[in-house]
Amino acid sequence: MARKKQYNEDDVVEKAMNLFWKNGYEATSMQMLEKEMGINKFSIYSSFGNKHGLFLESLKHYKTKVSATLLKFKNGTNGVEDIKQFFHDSINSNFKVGNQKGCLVTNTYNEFSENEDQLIKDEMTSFMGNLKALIIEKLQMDASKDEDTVIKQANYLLLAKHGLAAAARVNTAQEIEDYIEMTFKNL
Amino acid sequence: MARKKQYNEDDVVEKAMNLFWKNGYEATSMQMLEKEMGINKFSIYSSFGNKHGLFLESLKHYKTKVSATLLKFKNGTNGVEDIKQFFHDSINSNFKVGNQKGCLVTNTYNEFSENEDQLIKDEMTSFMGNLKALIIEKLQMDASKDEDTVIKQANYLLLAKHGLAAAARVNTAQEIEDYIEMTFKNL
DNA sequence: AATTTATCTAAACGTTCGTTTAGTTATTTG
DNA sequence: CAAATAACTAAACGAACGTTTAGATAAATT
Repeated sequence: MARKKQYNEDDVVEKAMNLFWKNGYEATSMQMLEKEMGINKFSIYSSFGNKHGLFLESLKHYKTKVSATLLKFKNGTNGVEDIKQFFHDSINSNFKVGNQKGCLVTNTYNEFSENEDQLIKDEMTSFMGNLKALIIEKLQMDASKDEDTVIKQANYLLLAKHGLAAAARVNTAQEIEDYIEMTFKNL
Repeated sequence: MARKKQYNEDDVVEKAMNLFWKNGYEATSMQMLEKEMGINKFSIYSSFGNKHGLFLESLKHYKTKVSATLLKFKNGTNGVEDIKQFFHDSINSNFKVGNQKGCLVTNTYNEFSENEDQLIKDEMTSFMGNLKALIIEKLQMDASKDEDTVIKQANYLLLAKHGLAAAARVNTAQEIEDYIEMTFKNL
């Protein structure tokens, strides 16, 4: 046969993901990706088809990366406290990664909200929908909450997570902690 | 002499502003601006220098557009209620404009946060700083709040406004109203 | 060791971007 | 009415984008 790939696809996807995460889709050029991933354009195209394909693969990689946090959230039995903990975990895991900014899914959701790329929008909507369902599930653990309150609080928390993601791009860790604390004060 | 301009600069800046508002800076091309403003590229460049200059003029135009709302907020004497009202006013004036999305300043702040364009970043930071100062001023009207609480609540509200701006891009008016209501519940 | 073939490098592709320039049109002034 | 000149149209600019292709390289098989 012939020579083998000199790179591991999972490794270079991780690097691509970090770059997309930091800059967004449009602002990340193939040239930047080449440099960050440490492989040639040809290799990128032969492995992932095109820039769009690489981005989808990066999103998939991101989801497996946050799956542990999501699973912990799913398995929680403490209602609102689980949601709050989930917010903390999301922020912490993002800060741990390095210089990343906010939540890749939320960032992508914002960047593509005016875009005609239905494939990506659908994936983001589905991700957000799952999150909302989980939040509702946790809120419903408090039997004293009527259905209307649950829905309103779920929307509130989803939007708060939006704010949180935006905040993670410019605010300090302490400000973000304070923000989460305030957000859950009245639930 | 010679012929006069067949367009009013303020009129075309307003149209440019709306397009920037809807799509952001990068995603708005000169070709789109030509079409939306109804004048030729040459005219745009002779009036505003370049795309960057046109954007700065659009931001200036936006600020005069929201100055009434801001002044009303500034002159309020009802503390937290003024802030809440300001949030409502901001959203309503944005919805009134048409298909615009969120707050142009916040959108710009987000789009340029990773950018090296210090001029625009400084202008956004200054705008945000003024807003924060006003919020602090209103919060301090409640004498029972200590300094630490005021700062924390101000940060919380600024981030909430971030979330609000992001929300305005994808949520319904009712959801946004509910979000504001929830946001102020615990202040 | 020779042959095969997938992976590599690097240059070029067509498009679109923001910007500029040459040439035409129209209005104001003498 | 004619000359002057600013505003117009439209074409072209170089640079950067995502993508493709041609040719060199190197490892696995015979």
